[in-house]
Amino acid sequence: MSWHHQNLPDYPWKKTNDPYKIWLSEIIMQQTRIAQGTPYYVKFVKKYPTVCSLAKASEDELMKMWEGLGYYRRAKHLHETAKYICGELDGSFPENYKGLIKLKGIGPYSAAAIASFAYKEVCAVVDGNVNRVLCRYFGIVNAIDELKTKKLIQELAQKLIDRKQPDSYNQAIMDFGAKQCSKAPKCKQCVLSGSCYAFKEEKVKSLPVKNKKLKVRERYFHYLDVNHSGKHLIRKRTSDIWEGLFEFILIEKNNDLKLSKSAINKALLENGISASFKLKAFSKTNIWKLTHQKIHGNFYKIEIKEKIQWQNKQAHKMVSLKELRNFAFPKFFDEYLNNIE
DNA sequence: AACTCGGGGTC
DNA sequence: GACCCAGAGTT
Repeated sequence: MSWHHQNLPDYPWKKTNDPYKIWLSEIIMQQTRIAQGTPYYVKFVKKYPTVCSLAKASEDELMKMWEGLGYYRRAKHLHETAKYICGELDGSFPENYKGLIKLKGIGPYSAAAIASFAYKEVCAVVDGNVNRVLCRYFGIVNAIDELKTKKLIQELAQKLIDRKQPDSYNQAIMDFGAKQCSKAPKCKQCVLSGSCYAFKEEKVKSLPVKNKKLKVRERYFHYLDVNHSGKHLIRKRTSDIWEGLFEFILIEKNNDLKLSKSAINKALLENGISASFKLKAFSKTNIWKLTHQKIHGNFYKIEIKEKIQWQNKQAHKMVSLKELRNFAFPKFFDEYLNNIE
């Protein structure tokens, strides 16, 4: 904490005791670097200064605000919780860990963070930073993604927390992990190196330990950019990755082979469109990498001249190029959308 | 316990 | 390319 006192960060959400803003910042920052999330926090607080203003936002508007930040389910849960707090709790957040953790999108870390920062409850946070610091300093060599180890670390953190200043302690250890005991730690100038297990045993680089290695799924997306009288056909994703975002008609296959005319026709029919079309352009495959998936993207520009006979239009919208950017799209679409003529 | 959910920075 | 980031929900 004395180290921290000399290295005080200047995050915008530290200037408030408003549980709403603290909550908002914690959700935005989950699995997100401070530098990436901060502009979103600033934007959100400005647009939605209270939990009820957030609750009243439309889902599409909220997703547009969240666009590009990733893990879009966070936005969905954020909205659900805002509506619950505004509608059922009269706009007030639960004032302790037990109450907070029951809310959608708030897990052990976020509940401890909000409880300590907003209400000074003695709840130790354990995030990626804390894991790193404690595993190195105390020589925890067990894998941190195992339940047993998680419990051990949580209990250890709870023993270490300063009971009079839980908020300052939590902030200090996270910032210590981020700036001092980082992936490339600055052990030569560290106030704790004298008693640090990893430093003494030269295991700084190998701690903490993780078991799981994720496998990357390869997927092949074929998108139909259907044009009719200057408008583009879009629809909202309702499951899978990018849930809640918009896209074109999607045909997923197990290869990059160009779709046949009959395959395109079939896809149009499945989307409720009965009309003749022309394939105006076809883009070469581009790759988009997610943590757990590798997306091969193919775009087909489809021109329909005649009036579209809709069998079923409930999920689809026809929007002009200018309107297109009012909807939230996966980052993956940026290159294509920016190059539409 | 295993799996799923993004986008981007760092090494 | 591998790993990780102010993790959480679902199966």
